[in-house]
Amino acid sequence: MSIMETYFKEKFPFSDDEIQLIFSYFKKVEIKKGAYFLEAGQYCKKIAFIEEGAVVFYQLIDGDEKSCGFTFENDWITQYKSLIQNITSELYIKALETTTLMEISLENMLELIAVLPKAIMLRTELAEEYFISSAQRASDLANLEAEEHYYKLIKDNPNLIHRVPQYYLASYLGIKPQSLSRIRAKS
Amino acid sequence: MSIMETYFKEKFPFSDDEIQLIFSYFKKVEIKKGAYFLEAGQYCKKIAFIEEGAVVFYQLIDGDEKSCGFTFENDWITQYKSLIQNITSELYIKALETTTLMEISLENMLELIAVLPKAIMLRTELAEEYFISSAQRASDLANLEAEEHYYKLIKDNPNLIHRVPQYYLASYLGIKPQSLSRIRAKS
DNA sequence: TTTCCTTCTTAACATATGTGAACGATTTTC
DNA sequence: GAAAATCGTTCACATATGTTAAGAAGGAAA
Repeated sequence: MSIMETYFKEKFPFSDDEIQLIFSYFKKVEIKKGAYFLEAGQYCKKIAFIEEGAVVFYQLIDGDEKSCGFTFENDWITQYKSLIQNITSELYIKALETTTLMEISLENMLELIAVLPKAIMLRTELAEEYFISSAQRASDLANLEAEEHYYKLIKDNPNLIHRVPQYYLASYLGIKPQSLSRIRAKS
Repeated sequence: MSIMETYFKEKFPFSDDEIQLIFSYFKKVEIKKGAYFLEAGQYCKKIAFIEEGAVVFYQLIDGDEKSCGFTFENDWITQYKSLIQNITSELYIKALETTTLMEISLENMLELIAVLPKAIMLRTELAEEYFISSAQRASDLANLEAEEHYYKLIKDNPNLIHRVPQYYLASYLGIKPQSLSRIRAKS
């Protein structure tokens, strides 16, 4: 059983036949470390499930890469704002490791939902997950000091320590890499 | 024509009959300045459109009211996370002014969608609006200095200057009221 | 291995924000 | 209207983060 299949059976109440139908709309894609799932300026017209690997979301501001999120295996990626508003993305989505994806185009997703209305769950799941995590990040950025924020972050997602460069972590926390180094040096 | 009616006709492709049907599921509610639309610990089971007035979303942290958003007339309010996950809210939603709402219970919303499937647009609209605004807030908190953030905020929504107490604005910006005073004193 | 390049760390100093307290100004309550 | 409470401002000092620069550590490529 594939990784995505296991995920689906745990998460959603689809029958085996429905899962097979759903899977027929996806295709497997591999992106090498450092390659892009999406680049700024492009229209995002796809959604993908990470079977293996990790990606970073970032924005290019004054020449610096400012991260706004990370996603690892067993989770979804897309640039939701670009996808739903049909506008160009301001974000890059880049592979931090060689990453295996199950990808579906927006077009195919809509077709799938037309054939199997229950599949709208996937889209809803995605929207809600994105909303809740970004609301949490905003709250943490406003209410926690960088140090608390850092320890909360790596406690909630230990992957971040070893699988994400520190300069991305720093920008995600809203601080400079030197400041993150200083925080880490304390302990 | 009511305020909500004008909003609907501009925003959504519903017919007059559909709008009448939709409106029959809403009821008009007034909350006085300082009263709550929702309090922390409660389950949020409703969605409302503000016809007139203003509300603040805030969290109580160490005795301080930390704002995470403001909504004015012609916009929607709900505690989306509590609503969709059926958990108690961590947020208070309080009227900053005497506020007139058009309210619909979640139950009625689901019934409405069952009767008029197109009405799912309302829910999607809400989710997307919340997601995009909270992603933008997180980005601004991480990437802007307090001063830039403040001027961007009041430029994007001039209502905030005169209709929101400064201590809420300050906590929304992730700073203390004294720091906001200092920033304002510069100009 | 050696070299090169990127990332991480450290340091000194500059700047921004936090803290605690006091004072007026405004609003609310009686 | 008077008293009380709330809110906004200012100040001096403490702390956190930014800036600039240099060097160490680590990984990638020859």
